Parts: sequence; C-alpha cells; structure tokens
Amino acid sequence: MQLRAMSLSRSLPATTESSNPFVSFCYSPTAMTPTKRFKRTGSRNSLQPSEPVRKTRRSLRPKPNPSPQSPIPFGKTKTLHRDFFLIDALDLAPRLLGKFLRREDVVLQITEVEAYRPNDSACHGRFGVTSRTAPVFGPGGHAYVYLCYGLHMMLNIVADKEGAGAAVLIRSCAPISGLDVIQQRRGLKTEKPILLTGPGKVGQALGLSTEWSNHPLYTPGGLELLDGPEPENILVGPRVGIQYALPEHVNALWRFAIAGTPWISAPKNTLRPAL
DNA sequence: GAAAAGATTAAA
DNA sequence: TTAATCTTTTCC
Repeated sequence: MQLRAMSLSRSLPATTESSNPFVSFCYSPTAMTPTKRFKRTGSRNSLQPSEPVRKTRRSLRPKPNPSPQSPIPFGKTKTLHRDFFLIDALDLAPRLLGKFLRREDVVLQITEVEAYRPNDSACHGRFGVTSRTAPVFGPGGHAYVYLCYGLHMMLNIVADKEGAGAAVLIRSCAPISGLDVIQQRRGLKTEKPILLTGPGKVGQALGLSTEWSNHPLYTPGGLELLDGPEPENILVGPRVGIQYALPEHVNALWRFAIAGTPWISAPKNTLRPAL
C-alpha cells in the first residue's frame, strides 16, 4: 500500500507546485483510509492505540502506515514563511508535526520532535555562541546540524527571533517519497519504522552533514520545510537522553509526537496524550 | 594541551 | 547490554 502511494508520487514531476507529490499522496485511497489499529480506545492507557494487535497472525496484520493520521487535504504545498519560525520553540515544536522535510526527491513527514529553549540546561545554546551553535542564535527557520557521538547527524530547526538561542530537534519522520534513496542511505531495505525513528536516522536518510547547518528552510532549493496536515492528536513527554541537565529540564514535557503513528522513536512509554 | 562526555545506533 | 566514534567544551 505504502509502496503504491510512493511509486505513484515518484512518477510525477516534483518541481512545480501544481504537480507536487503530496497532493497525490494525500488524496490516494490508501492514505485516506485510517487503519483500525490506530483508532483510539478512549481508555486510560493512551499508548494502547499505537501498539500492534497482539493476537492477530503476522500475515494478517496491517503493515505500518506511512501516514500518521488521515491527512487533511491541502491544495498547494509550499515552503513556510520565515515568520512561521519566529516563535518560542515550545510553540513551534508541536506545530512542526505533520510538516514535510524535502531534499530533492526525498520527502519525510515530521512525526516526533523536541523543543530546546533559552535558559534550558539541556540546550546546546547553554554555553553561549560558539562556532558550532552559532546557527541556534540566528533567526528561526534555519537548520542546525551537529555531530553526535562522533557518528550521527542531528537535524534541528532553529526557533524564535535572532539572539534567542532555541531550536527543535527532529527525532522521527515517516517516509513520503524517495523510499529507495532513503533505504540506500540508511543501508536498510525495509519500510518498517526502524527506518526513520530516531534523530540520527533522519539525518542519515536526508544525507546531511554539518555543512547543512545554518541552511534556510523557508526558501526553495536544498533542504526545505513544506506545509503539511495538522495532526488530530498529539502526545507529550519528557525529552530523551538529557540526564546531565537540571531536574526541572529533565522532567519538562517538551517532547511531542503524533498520536497513533508507528513512526516514533524509543522510549514510547513516556509519552501521554496532550490535554 | 588533555580529557571527559555526549539531544545515538545497531548488534550481541 | 555495549562497542563504535570524534567533535565540542571544559579543566588544569
């Protein structure tokens, strides 16, 4: 199913607005049909919906759906205005959910993010402006890419006005277009969530290096952020891997994800429905 | 100038 | 559970 939507979009020219791949994706019958498995039960356990059905035979189980929710149809897909990014990272983070990241033929939909803010003991900006973190202190709407553990390229989207020092980490995405390129870069011939759930995986799938740091995302060309459907429900939780920070920042619920999607990194059991 | 630690991942 | 891997930042 997923492959059908993707190969369909690949067959279309992706350069002009009128024939962009998302329109065909969002109107494709498979994308418009929500899978039963993702329906909310309304019980107290919010995580129930995203877990696979246990007692169904493997061959009968529905495959992971690249569409995190029923997409809201939208006519034109375009880059967002730079003003979109000039807000508190805590406000920007959830608004990035559902949006599209595009680099040439590869298109990913953002499914999980984390906010990093001024006066945040977990934020890279906590040491002030350095050669690495300079983009974080620039105006919102630019990429901030850094090397983590000497291996992984982590993509952030700079938030707020110039001088603030805030950014949103992209933790997970769903593949929308360019699956073969994504798989090639990842070295994985799969379409399961393992392909793109984790910040290092997103950077690898987009073929990023630190040279992309400070690249504007609101102008056509290179790496772009495009408008996308707003998720129906959102999950929140504490951020991952920041045990070195102050308790108030370790515990802050600044991690956001689209409810019901399988495209969320570990740990998932710390996420709860937003109010 | 040296050393520790890190917004992680994949394999055992 | 742990090794891989290297830049950034801090400490002496």
